[in-house]
Formats: sequence, C-alpha cells, structure tokens
Amino acid sequence: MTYQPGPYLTPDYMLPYWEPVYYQQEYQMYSMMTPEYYPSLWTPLVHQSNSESQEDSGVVSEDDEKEEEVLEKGSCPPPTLTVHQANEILGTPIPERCPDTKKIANRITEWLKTSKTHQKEFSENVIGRSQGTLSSILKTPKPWKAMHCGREVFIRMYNFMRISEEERKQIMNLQLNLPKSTRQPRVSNRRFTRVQKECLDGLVERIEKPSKEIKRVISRELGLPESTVHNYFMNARRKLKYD
DNA sequence: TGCTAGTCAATACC
DNA sequence: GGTATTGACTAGCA
Repeated sequence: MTYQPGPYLTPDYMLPYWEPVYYQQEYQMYSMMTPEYYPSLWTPLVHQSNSESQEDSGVVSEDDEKEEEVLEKGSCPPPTLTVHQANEILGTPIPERCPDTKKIANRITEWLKTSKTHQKEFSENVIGRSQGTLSSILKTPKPWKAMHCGREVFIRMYNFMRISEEERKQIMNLQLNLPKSTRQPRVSNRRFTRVQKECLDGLVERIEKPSKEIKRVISRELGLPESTVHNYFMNARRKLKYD
C-alpha cells in the first residue's frame, strides 16, 4: 500500500521535529510517524496508477477538472479530527530528551487565559485528570527527570500546544473517552484543628521519617488515626521536596 | 512492608 | 464561580 501524508501530517506539524536540537533523533521521529504506527495520519494512495497513466498520455478527465476547480477555489471543508486521531496526536511521544516542564506549564496557563478556557474543561477534555490535579501541575510542575508516569500529562499538553488553534478547538469539543477514576467515593476531607496543625508542622520540621512507634505516640497524643499521621508526614515530605 | 509518585475530590480561598 | 490547597487513596517499586 502506498501512502501520502494526511492533513495533520503537514510541514507545519512536522516542523518542530526538524529543528537542529532534535536532528539527532531524526530517524527515530520519522519512523514513529510512519503509516504503520499512525495510520490515521496518512491517506492511502488508491488511484496512483491511474493518475500516472493519465499524466503520460496527457489526457485530463472531467473528474480531474472538477477536483482542480475545488482545490483552486479552496472550497474544501476543513478536515475534522476523529477521537482516534486526536488521541494519537496528543499521545505522540515528545522528541526532546528532557523537555522543559515549566515552559509547557506556562504555555498552557497562558493559553487557558487567552482562550478563556476553564481548568476543569481542559483537564477533563485534554489530559483526563481532575481540575485540582491540573492546577497543581501547572503551578508547580515537576522536572521531567523526576517524573515517571506523570509524563503522560505533559506529553499531551506539549502536543496540544503544537497544533493549530482550529485543531485545539476541535479537541476541546470532542469527547475523547478518557478513562475516568474508578475510586470509591470517600468520607469528606478531615480538617485539622489549630493545635493539631501546629503540632504536626512542628514535628515535621524536626523528624523527617518518624518510626511506627513515634507515629503511634503522635496519633495518641493528638487524637488522630495513625493513617492520618502517616499521610501527613508523607504529604509534608513531598511538599518540602518540590516547593 | 514501607515508601514514593500520581492522583482524586472536598473544600478553602479569592 | 473558578482556582489553589490539602488530606486521603492507590499502584508500583525496592
């Protein structure tokens, strides 16, 4: 089967891959864009042999004339993204070895502002995460190297910023069927009393990793479940690490 | 078994 | 009403 690049595999779309910084990965990126990996980005050339014979003979059919007319007038409807294509575009691996997550986050924040898109709408339609998660990702993005499966979200945001405004609009209006959380609803979040909070903050400053026994004492003294004390230290360590 | 990273979702905050 | 914060849950890893 012979293919030609589809509407979303245009020079504009490919351009970022050909900047000198990615040059060394040229082969890798080119191979990832092949019809075998991303068939929906390509269009099979069905009539190739016919057109070749016509070119040889110099005969132009009525159909060809009509087609040329349409192309000249530009009356071709803009291509419409399917859910599958949108997911493929957003999930395309990033060519950079170590992308700047801060830069990606800033660009998304800027776009949300200028396009007047709410975080909730974007988080659910594009990255498949909750509003709160998006908010914290945008405010304090982790360095690429410190991330593991969290990179997926940045890949989608990176690709979202690479496409045209028209394509972004289409994606925002598509239902991408992104996986929803299957977690059990839980009891409403506990809020610590002022004394509990002050004690826990003071302890976090002094003890990085309390033993089981220490956690037991703390929970007894503050009247909190051990799991709550455990979670508090865990969240505090994480906060200290990235703030 | 304990820890980290990723995340949810309630709720505080502006 | 939209965003930021935060306590809790969970998968995966050492």
